[in-house]
Amino acid sequence: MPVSQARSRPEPATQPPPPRRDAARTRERLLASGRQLFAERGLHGVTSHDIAAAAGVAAGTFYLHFRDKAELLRVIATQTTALLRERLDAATREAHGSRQGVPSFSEALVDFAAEHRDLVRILFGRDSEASRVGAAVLDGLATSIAESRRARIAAGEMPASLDPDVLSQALVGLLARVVAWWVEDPRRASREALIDTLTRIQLSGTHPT
Amino acid sequence: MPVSQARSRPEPATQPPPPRRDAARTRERLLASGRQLFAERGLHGVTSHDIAAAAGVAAGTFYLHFRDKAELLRVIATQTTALLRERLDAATREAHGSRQGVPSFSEALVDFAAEHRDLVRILFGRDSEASRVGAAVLDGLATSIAESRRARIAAGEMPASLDPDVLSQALVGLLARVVAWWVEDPRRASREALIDTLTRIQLSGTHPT
Amino acid sequence: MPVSQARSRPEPATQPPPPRRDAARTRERLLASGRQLFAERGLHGVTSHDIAAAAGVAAGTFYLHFRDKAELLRVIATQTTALLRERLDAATREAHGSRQGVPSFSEALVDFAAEHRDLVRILFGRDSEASRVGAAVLDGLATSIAESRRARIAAGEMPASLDPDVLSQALVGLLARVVAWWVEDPRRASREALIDTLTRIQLSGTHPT
Amino acid sequence: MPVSQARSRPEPATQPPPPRRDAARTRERLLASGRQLFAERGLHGVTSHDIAAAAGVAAGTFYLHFRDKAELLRVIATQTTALLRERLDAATREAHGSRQGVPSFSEALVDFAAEHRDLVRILFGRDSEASRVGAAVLDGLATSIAESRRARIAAGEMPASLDPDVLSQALVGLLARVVAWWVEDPRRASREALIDTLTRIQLSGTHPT
DNA sequence: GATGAATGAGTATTCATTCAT
DNA sequence: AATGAATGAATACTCATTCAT
Repeated sequence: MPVSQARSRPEPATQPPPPRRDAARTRERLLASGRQLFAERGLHGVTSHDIAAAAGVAAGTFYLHFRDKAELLRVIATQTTALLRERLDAATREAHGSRQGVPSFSEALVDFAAEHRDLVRILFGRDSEASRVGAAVLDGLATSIAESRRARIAAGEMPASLDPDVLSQALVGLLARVVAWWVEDPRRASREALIDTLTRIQLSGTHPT
Repeated sequence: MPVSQARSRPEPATQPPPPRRDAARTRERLLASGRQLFAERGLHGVTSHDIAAAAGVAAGTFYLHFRDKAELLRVIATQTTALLRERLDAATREAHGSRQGVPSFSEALVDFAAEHRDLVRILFGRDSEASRVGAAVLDGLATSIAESRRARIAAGEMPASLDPDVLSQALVGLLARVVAWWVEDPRRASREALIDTLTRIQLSGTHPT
Repeated sequence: MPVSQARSRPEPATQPPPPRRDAARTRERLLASGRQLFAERGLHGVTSHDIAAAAGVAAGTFYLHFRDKAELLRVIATQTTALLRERLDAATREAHGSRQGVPSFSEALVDFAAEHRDLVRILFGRDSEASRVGAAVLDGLATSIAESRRARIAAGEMPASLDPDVLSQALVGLLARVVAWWVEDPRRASREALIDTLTRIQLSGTHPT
Repeated sequence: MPVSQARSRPEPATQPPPPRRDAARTRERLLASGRQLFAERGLHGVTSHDIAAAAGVAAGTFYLHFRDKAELLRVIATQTTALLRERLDAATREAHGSRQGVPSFSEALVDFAAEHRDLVRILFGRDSEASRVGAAVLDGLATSIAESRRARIAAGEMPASLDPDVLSQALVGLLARVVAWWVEDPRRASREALIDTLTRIQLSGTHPT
């Protein structure tokens, strides 16, 4: 009993003809295609036509949803950034300052990376334009690390032997690199080894012995 | 477009065709212009005409010395890489395995960065194409760090608590980031603070407490 | 109760297909937007989207009322042309051939310009496509001027010293230019000076001394 | 006895291979193609590819010689303008203020139009972009006419009955229109009739009876 | 070796127009 | 009638690379 058919009138309960004209859905498809292609080939390795084609729409449609290629990247990066910060903040908040903060942070970071490989490659990968935004995340992270460290030094909780700025850059570089390295091939290390190692390094670098 | 080069042709005993002083100088000027422009604007921000113009030669001359833009970058990166490895190896060798190795290494790295800011920006900066080569340096570095660490663990000189691969990536990311951050504006930290901090972090991360 | 403007055709009791108040209003809004935007930016400086947006309707609605952008222009130009001719004819008719014809004509022209600056800019301004229509008005004007002059020459009322075709083009060029120049900034000359000067020039050029 | 001679290779006395790589010649060909195509179809009716093709060069070559399409037009217009002014100035100068000035001026204008039909169509034709430059010529002309008239009125040589600004616009509009009309088809009037009519109109409009 | 004019494929972007809803 | 998302042809402009001189 063929169910097909249906033109002008009686629609089955299920909407079989996926509404082709759904702006939000199209935009989402473009974002998805952008995430994937940017992760694979970088901003310059991808044309707006590529993205449109991957999303299954015509070339012009791209510009109905984004001013230009850079804007698509900006949106992706901004969304990604927000998502990541949210995760990290939540992890840190839960541990509210206890020593548990570091393992939670590591765990949140690694889990984010595992779930959003493409986003990590875009953000922390090596594409100038893209990582200009990634850089902002890292800079933000570095700044907050540096500030918290300065506060602790002032409070006498920590020796002043390490320059807070240098240290924070170091941590941030370390995290980004490890995570970017890992997402290229998650078999390179187990989730646990990764979390454990990141945690130990941070503790050894940032806490007084 | 013939890509092949002389293949089975017997090469004369005499080494490469005696490079005209002029030709060598032109090539050198192109390399210098490339170093500067790539550092400033990245591979995609620079045209072959730009480089030729900066070197004071005609557009076509560029292709007399380099197959294409990518080759110029490759040559620059290779030279840079060799230079950096040489410095680092020398520093490590001098300290031959003593605990002095780490400070020497840090010092060599920082001094290299101070002398070759453009090269560091090209190698460790965030330009996809360019740092594909920079990545190779870092990968090489990471590999040798990982190997040496594995050897020490095997020899019982070090606990197996940290995954050698993760750790080596971490170190390499940390060094690259700190150095790249610093060359953007060397007033961000004094040479000494930089060396000291890098040294301490590496020691804390890599040595048993 | 519409006071339809009778022509010669007997209209059925029921007016044209009862134009929905809405449709007619939409069309009118599009015409108004078109007049304004074409006057400001020329045919090429305006998109069909611009016009629709200015009229407060969706892009597709434009094509419900006009076959394409050119048609909108054509309609505007035609209406404008008809309006202008009507005014000029009326002025000339009232003076029925008396010497008063010229001042009346000038006055009618200047007053039309004052009331319909946008239309004058579209018609006599310098936009290729648009003024192809304006050109038609002027050509028509020139033709009738040339004809009337030829008649007078034949009737011996005027010397044959001036080529009627050249003269009519001259008059038409003169009028269009002066009017277009004036509407750009009506403070450039008072209405009276304008009318007076135009009148004198026409008289001196077209009447025997 | 050919003196030529030359490089390493014996060149025939005549240079048969017309040097294909002559920048000046290419630029000239592009200008010529531009003049013709702009005159025929206006700025918007012509693509840079069209012009390049008409000049017998590749699309990219266009941009080797002109920044963009608008620049080509600007150059053409500027050259044309200069040429026209030169002719008109010369004609006026020769007659140095005598009543002969007007006929000389008319003659120069008509002869210029006869020789450079394309240029006249570009300058005085109805293409917005193009005639923005043409407009400048006319404005300049109008200004100088207005000034000279004002001087004469001040000197009591002429009645103040006609507004100098309106009058100058009128003259300029008249001349441009007549000339543009004529070049479309020079059979519309003989050179002499044209000159004669233009002269008489100007005299009647600008001189006291 | 060097020159620099020429090439032409590549790409981003616009916009008139259509059509399913 | 109206909507507005989608289309895709059109086009300006760039730039790596070639090659005759």
